[in-house]
Parts: sequence; structure tokens; C-alpha cells
Amino acid sequence: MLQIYNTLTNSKTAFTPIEPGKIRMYVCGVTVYDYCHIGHARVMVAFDLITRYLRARGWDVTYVRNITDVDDKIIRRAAENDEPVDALTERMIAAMHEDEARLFVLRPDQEPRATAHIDDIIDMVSTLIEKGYAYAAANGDVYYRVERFETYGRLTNKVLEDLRSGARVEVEEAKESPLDFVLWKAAKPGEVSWPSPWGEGRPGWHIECSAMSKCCLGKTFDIHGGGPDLPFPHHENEIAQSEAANGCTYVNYWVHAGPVRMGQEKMSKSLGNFFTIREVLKHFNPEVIRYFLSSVHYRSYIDYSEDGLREAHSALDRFYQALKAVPELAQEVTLQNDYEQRFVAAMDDDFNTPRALAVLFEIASELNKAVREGDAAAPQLAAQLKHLAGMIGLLQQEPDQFLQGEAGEGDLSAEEIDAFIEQRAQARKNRDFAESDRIRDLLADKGVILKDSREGTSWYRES
RNA sequence: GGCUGGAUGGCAGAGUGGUCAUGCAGCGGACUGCAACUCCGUGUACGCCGGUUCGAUUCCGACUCCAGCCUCCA
Repeated sequence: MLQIYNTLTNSKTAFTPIEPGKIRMYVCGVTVYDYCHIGHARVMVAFDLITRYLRARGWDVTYVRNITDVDDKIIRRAAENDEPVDALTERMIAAMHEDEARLFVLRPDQEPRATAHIDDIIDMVSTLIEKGYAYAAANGDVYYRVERFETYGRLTNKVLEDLRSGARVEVEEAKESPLDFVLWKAAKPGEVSWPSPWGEGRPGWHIECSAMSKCCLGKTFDIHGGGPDLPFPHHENEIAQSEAANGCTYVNYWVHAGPVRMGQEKMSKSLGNFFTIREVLKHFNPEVIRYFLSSVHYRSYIDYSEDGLREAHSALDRFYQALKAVPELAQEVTLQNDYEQRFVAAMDDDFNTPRALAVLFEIASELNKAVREGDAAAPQLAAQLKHLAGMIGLLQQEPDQFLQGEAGEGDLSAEEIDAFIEQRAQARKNRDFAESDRIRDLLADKGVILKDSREGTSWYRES
């Protein structure tokens, strides 16, 4: 039975879909003004492995993740770069797709863009005004009347009273209340804008997700996900907008990933302490990054560190070494063991990947032993390992593809390495071990580790 | 200050009212020309103080410390 931790109730509860067998999931995506960092990667990987797992278990999942392609920061960055807004966003969207693909993150079923849903947004804002939940202000902006929505703050246990007293003194006098947030922003001269009943302008951030999720998934859907900094105010505002406009429950399960930390604080744009995915990819294998992000439960914080990534590499080495020892995986697994059952139990328990990975390590150990002892079960254990790991998007590469790694700048090519290995094989044949060791040390200096076996010598690059 | 969540062996990280997490690293041994890989063996871990209990790291209460959110941020 699938259990999911729901931010709305702060508790793990049994999952009940709206429609049997189907899951409709919306995840807040990226504002595309810069390259994605490891914090983004964490959310991408978390919801990718959730989607893969649910599908592997037979659920019909519709996964929607939006792209915010118009916003203050985008406009500012485009101006700094002296390039059109859409040129910047297209570039960043392409880069995001490249980064995701390298991390084995599947593309969502739909990636709606804010600029393609302006009509839906205007419709929803109009409805909110008609119902008295929003108002057009004198400065051309349209605001949401927060205090009109009585259950505001339910997701994050905020009390309107506290918010009111804690609210900053607003410079913006057009608002009725400092708590009100913008639904439609009047355009400043020279900014990208769209016509609306309230004049030229563009959508506020929060309304985009309400409008796009409704368009793609309907008024009520099963799961809404996002990063650790979104529950307040973004998701709180989405609830206020959608429930006021649609008159029904917005989302049944709220799921939030934990933060990536650098040392003792959160990795974030505003602190400037972040690494982009592409920077990290220069030094670490893509699957290592994915494994690292999967090795901690999705709701916990994870400390970014190179030691952590190196450890992730060692762990994956163990898996791929085990798989490599089996030349041909079995087509079918008929073994009587409880690995799959335990793996599924762990994943069904709020996607507990650390526990699921522990099961995979047990399979790897048994596999290694089987190979060593010539047990006929080895090809089946290998197939089982690859099958279960595949449910969360791991271990799908050819072992050598992972173990040998990609040649970085200044690294020896596979051909050069093979030539050295051939030389060394001759030396060993002549029992010239001094020469043999010289070649091995030479390769080791270049980051290439050799492994001799009955079948010959294989190699892999050190991370 | 308010709202959430957390504190586990050298490190990372699950979990449990009484018997094994798991991985990385270390140590001893086997294998190997030597290594690497692999295998075998190897660790009196559960923030602090009380309480409940035959028994608590696990349940309850207080305390200390940490993080996230409360402002744009995944």
C-alpha cells in the first residue's frame, strides 16, 4: 500500500487516487533565467524517480511540470545580456533539457509555459475579480484579496493574524492590505506585455501555476510537488487562487523535496553558494550525481560535498562491478527471494530510497558470491538487480560505460589505454613484472586503474 | 518570536520497545607475480535529563543544539 507524506497534514497517509489507477501530478518547475543548479537537480531527480517508480508499479501517471518564462528576473537578465527575453528563455530551456537528460531524468508529459497560457491566466484573474477575491488597483496591477480567503495559511499552519502583524511595511500603496499579492502586473515601458482588461501587463508568478495546472490536469488533481522553499507563499497562494476561483479542493497530496545544503546553510541563488549542474558534471559522472541525490530520503536535507559524490561513485562502482561479472543477464527471474517485495515495501513507504538501495546492495552481495562460487543463479540475480534499480532510474548503463567513464580534457583515450594494456600483457607474458608495474603505475598516474582477471585486463577511470 | 522537521558508530544514512540496516573508509585474512575487483572476519552508535516499562536509541515530558519556511529563491 502506497503511503505518501502530505505537507498539508504533516503526516504520512495512505494514497487514494481521484480516479482508480491514475495519478495526476503537477510540479513547480524552473524560472528560466540561468543554468539549473544542484538544488534544481534534486527536485528533478526526486520527482523523476517518483514518477518512474509509480509507473513501474502500474500507475497511469500524468506528470506536468511548468516553465516560468516571464518574470522580473528574466526581464532583468535579458536586459543585462542585451538579448530578447525569448532568446534568453529558449537558451535556458534547452540547457535545462540537456542537464536533465544527462541525469537520466525523463521529460515530463507536459511542460506548459506561462507565456503560452496568458488567456487562461486572464480568465482566472477575471473570475477572481467577479467573485470578489481580487481587485484592480489604481496603478494597473491586480491583487488577490488574501483576507477574503478564510482558510489562507492552512498548508503551512500560518494564522492570518500573525501574518498581518509580521507583515513588512509595504511601499506599494496600491494594495488594500500588505498581505495581498499580485495576480497581474502592469507593464513598465519597454517590458514584454500582453493586453488584458486591466491594460498591458504580464501575469504574477503564483497565478501561472493555478492556471496551467487547471488547464493540464483539471480543477482538482492528486499530487502537487515542488522544492523546499515553495510551500509559503507560493503554494499557499495557489490554493487561495484555485479554490476561490474553482470552488473546489485544489490538491489532495502536497509533496515537497528537502533542501540541498552547502556546509551549514541552504544552497540558493540569493546566497550565491550554488553549483550548477553543468559545473558538477565536469568533474563527476552523471549517474554519480543522480545516485548521490537518491541516497538520501527526498524530504531530508542533503549536504553537498565532493566527498559525498566520491562516496556515491564508490557505491555505484560496487554495483557495476557486480553486473560486469555477468556477461549475459537472465531474461526472466524465477528465484524465490524476497528482495523485490522488500524493495517495493521501502518505496511504497513514502519513497524511502535509502532503504530500497540497501536491498539492492544485498542483491549485489549475493550476486558477487554467486559469481565467485559459479552459482547458476548469478544471471538471474543480475537481472533482478538491474530491474529493481531501473524502477528508480539507476544502473541502466552498460557496466563498462560507467566504469570506464568519460575521458576528460588531457585524459588518455580508450585506444591509448588499450595500447598500454597490450604492452603490459607482453611484459607479463615474459614475466617482466618491473616493466608491467611501470606501465600500471604510469596509467594510474593518468587516473586509469587496471584490473587483471582470467579473461584479461580491464580498466576504469578514477573519479 | 511563529510554523515545520531533525539530533544514530570515523563519515554518509535507514530503522526498531528486547536478536543484522546498508554503503564508504579503517583493520586482519583469502585470492593475486604484486595489485585491483571479489570473498571471509572485524565496531559495547543511537544529543541531554527525567518518566512509563521486566526491558527504551525506539513511547511520554522538559532541556540543549541544528536546519528549512515566515521576503524573490528548487
